[in-house]
Amino acid sequence: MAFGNYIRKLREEKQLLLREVASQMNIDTALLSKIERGTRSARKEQVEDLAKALNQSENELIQLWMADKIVKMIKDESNSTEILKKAEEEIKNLTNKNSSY
Amino acid sequence: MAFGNYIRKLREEKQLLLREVASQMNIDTALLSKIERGTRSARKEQVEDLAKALNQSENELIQLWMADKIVKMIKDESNSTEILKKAEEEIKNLTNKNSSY
DNA sequence: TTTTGACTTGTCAATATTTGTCTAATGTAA
DNA sequence: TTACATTAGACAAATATTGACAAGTCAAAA
Repeated sequence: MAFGNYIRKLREEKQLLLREVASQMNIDTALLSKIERGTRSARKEQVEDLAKALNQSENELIQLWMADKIVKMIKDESNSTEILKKAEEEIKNLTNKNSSY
Repeated sequence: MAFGNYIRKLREEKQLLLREVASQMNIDTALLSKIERGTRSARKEQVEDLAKALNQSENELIQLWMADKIVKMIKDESNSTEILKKAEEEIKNLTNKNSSY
């Protein structure tokens, strides 16, 4: 599930208002609204703030947020899956190179 | 293989000089040097120019270039593989949603 | 050793993008 | 209507990206 939808769902489950969560994040309500709707992207610190405000695992949220950024980046490419495969290979390579330390 | 290393290898195999390829791309030699070394990122048009100059498949190069951007984005995260997996799932989701057209 | 040519690095201004807020609009329930 | 939650649009400010220039390194040739 896309990042924005996910945090909106969480917020609604907890019956919190945009205004309440936004206030905890020190941002404008309008901005949080856009983040939830996916028309604006959050910054990493904001994701961290969100994790606190929604009482979620920060790591998990960060992962979702980054995955979302990747999806937005490649979703319109003809061969998005191939791109991900190449990225995965490269990551594996890097990991091996560094595993000697 | 990282995008920069890859195009450098191609260029060297073809025995072309930075200055020659850069000229075809209408950019400064210094900029191409940085792109090859991965300290600057190319723009999409420049990748297209590169494909022409090096006589490579444009799609293939674009894919490598995007994969590279993804890698740079997540390589320092603790769970980069998990992020890619999430992105993949989301892409699959999107594909299914749109496959009704 | 000097010179030459290929490549690299650092810095800067110009440009482009992102970010956050404000205001106004929309929707909705009392 | 009123009150309140959310959304949309527009704008300035902050940040990031881009490309060029000048100066630097390095190795091989003269």
